[in-house]
Amino acid sequence: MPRSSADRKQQLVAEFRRSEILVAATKVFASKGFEAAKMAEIAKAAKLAKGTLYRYFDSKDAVYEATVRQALTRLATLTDEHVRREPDFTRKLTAFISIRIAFWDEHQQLYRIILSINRQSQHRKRTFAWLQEAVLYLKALYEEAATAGEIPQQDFLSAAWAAMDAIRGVNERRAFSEQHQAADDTQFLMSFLLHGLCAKPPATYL
Amino acid sequence: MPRSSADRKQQLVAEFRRSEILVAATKVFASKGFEAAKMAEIAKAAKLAKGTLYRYFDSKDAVYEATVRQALTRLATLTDEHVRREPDFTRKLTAFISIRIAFWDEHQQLYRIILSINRQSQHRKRTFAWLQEAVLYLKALYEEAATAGEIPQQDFLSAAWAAMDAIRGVNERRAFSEQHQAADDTQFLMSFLLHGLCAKPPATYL
Amino acid sequence: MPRSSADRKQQLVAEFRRSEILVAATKVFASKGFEAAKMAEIAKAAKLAKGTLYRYFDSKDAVYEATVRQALTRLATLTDEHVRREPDFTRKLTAFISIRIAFWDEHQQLYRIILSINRQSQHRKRTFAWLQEAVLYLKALYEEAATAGEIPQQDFLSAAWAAMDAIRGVNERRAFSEQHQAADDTQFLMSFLLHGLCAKPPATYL
Amino acid sequence: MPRSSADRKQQLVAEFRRSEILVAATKVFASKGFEAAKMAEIAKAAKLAKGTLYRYFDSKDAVYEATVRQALTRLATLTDEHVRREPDFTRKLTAFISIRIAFWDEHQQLYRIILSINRQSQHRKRTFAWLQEAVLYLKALYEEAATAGEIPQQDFLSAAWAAMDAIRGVNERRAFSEQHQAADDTQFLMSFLLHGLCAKPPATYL
DNA sequence: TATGAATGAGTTTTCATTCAT
DNA sequence: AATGAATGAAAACTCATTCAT
Repeated sequence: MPRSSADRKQQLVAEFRRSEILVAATKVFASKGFEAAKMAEIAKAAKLAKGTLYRYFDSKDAVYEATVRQALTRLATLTDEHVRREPDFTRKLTAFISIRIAFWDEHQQLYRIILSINRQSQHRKRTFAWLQEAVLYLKALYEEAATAGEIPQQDFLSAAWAAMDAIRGVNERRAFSEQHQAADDTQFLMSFLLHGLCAKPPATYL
Repeated sequence: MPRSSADRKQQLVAEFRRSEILVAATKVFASKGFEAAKMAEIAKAAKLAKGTLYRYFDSKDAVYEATVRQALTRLATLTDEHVRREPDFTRKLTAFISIRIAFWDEHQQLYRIILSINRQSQHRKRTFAWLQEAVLYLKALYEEAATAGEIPQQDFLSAAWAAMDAIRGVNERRAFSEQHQAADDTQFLMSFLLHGLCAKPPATYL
Repeated sequence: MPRSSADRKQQLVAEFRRSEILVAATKVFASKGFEAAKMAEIAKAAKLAKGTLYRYFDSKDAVYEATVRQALTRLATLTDEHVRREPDFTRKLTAFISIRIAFWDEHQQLYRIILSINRQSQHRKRTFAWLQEAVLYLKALYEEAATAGEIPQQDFLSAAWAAMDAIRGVNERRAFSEQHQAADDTQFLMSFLLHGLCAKPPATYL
Repeated sequence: MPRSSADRKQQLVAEFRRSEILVAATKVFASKGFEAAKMAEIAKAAKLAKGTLYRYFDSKDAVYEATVRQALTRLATLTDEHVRREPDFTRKLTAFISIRIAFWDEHQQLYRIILSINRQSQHRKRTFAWLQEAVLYLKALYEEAATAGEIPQQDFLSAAWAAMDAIRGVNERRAFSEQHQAADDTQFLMSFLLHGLCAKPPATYL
């Protein structure tokens, strides 16, 4: 059926345009932030006219949302693929950390976008929700480990948030300065998340 | 000399005006964020005319910068006062954490401002520098503790950043949702920073 | 000649498309007005693509003009059919009025379009010309009646305009509120146009 | 009190600016219609910057509303002043008609504005309400005359609308062509409204 | 001939900043 | 020094029209 075939082709082209726009938007949002990013600039980066953007997205906000969601979806998929492969908790946690550091190393721009937690309350809630997905994933990892007796029972939600905070911090500093190396950072975080400052070994472990 | 005396008086009045503006700006920036905060509103809150603001600050950005700096200075001072009093590392760290969590409860507005400082790429470097002050303070605390044999030698800079990240995360969640309690959060963070997940006590401590 | 035959067929198809577009345009212009009516919507209503519209009309304005002309032509034809049937002036005038009031009830959309023709200064002259056709028709009616001795000689052009104004007013109010009834309105206008405020038939007519 | 005096001066200046803007807006709305009138053009006509307009009016719509209301208020006042002076119904009606024709003769631009009944339904209702004020005034005139026995009882509301319609028509034609003279028009309308097509004064008036 | 994706000029409105008083 | 009226650049979004397929 030529009709259906033409339709599918159209759809693919549209899909492609959308993703092209997202690529352009990622660059612009990343280097300017949401407010300072102008639709005109995104259009120019995508080599399209301003109006064309609005054929594919309803508003600037919709472009932003799609951009971030795309980044997070990719990261979540990648994380799961790697974590799933590892046999025990320590290795899984290492994978979780290192993939999230390596990812942002290669996609710094995407990361910069997600960092902008702080614009408007509407965006804050959205960002919080987005981060929460990763936190819950990590929490599940912890619980699994606890069940397996690898770590003691504790407040895993708080622990997961703290881990995410620390990873976020590392990534921020990697994004905005040029100091650390991925390997070192992963190793440090692993050790830190597992044992903290080791002030004194807690009684239960003696 | 009457001249010099008048000048000093002028200066004091100017200083006073500046701080009054900052009080007003704090309220407005905290509740609206940078972009949504209007100079007109800050002026109104300071009971001044819009134009008068520009006699004391060069631009909206300058007002913002001064507002954040003031908030950070107060927090730093307060932190130091409390930490200094404590006798040993564990207590000092607890003080550091709890003061930074409690500060939020009492100075929500200031805290919201501090949280919002990574808004735009132009501000990010500034933000990094500001946060670094606190990190270095904490690192010094760690080194002191190591010297005193309270904790083992390690990468204290990274550890300090990780601690700051975790504290920031807790405060963010406190600021933008209404979930945790200060006491619990402090206790959790203390334990987490000191011992992590306690996967297995590291060999060196056995 | 097959050529000529094909050409004629082409022309008929084109004619048909034009009238289909006009049907759609009438609906859209009537319910939205000129500015708010979008070419895309007209196209959709005509089950055509936007671009196709431009094969049959040069511009949005051309579509509008054709739409109005069509409406007026239909009304003029209808009026003439009914007026022609009546034997004397009073009945002819009644027919003129009632058909123009009834027309609204049956062709609300067309009528709304006719009402909306003074939209912009660019259109005003056109509007004036369009209305004038009906006025001249009515004036002819008056002159005929005068020749037949049914009404006294007077400024029939002004009188025809005044009648048209009153009819237009009634229809406007019918179109944009829901107050009057066709029968009442026709009767009132007849009486008013014939005798003015002295509602009783003047002595000379008794 | 210098304060109060300065304030009043400010207020007068503001009042003056508003009216200057209205003068400019009247010109632009009149020659272009609502949609085609651009805020930029109104600003230019008022010799102000675009933004300044928004100090005095909230929106384009607000400017439009104020412009029309001003025109109608002036006309209503003027009408009442003249009508009030006249001793009997015929003279009052003549005054009503002639003032409304003369007014638009001198303020054609204002008139053109009010004619644009037909833009959007929101404007239509407003326009209807505006016109209704004059209609009710005229209706009261009729009722007074009926009470005084000058004209017979009848549907005065419809009659008032019809009169307004006819006056509007005359004014429209005066505004958009150059045919009639005020004196003639007034006289014709008087006669037409009183006696309709039976140009001779009806018996009851002999 | 028909399509509908692409275009970009054009519009209202906001607000940091300036400057005459 | 203080004021606040005036400014105008800037930005998101719309839609009539064009044109490659």
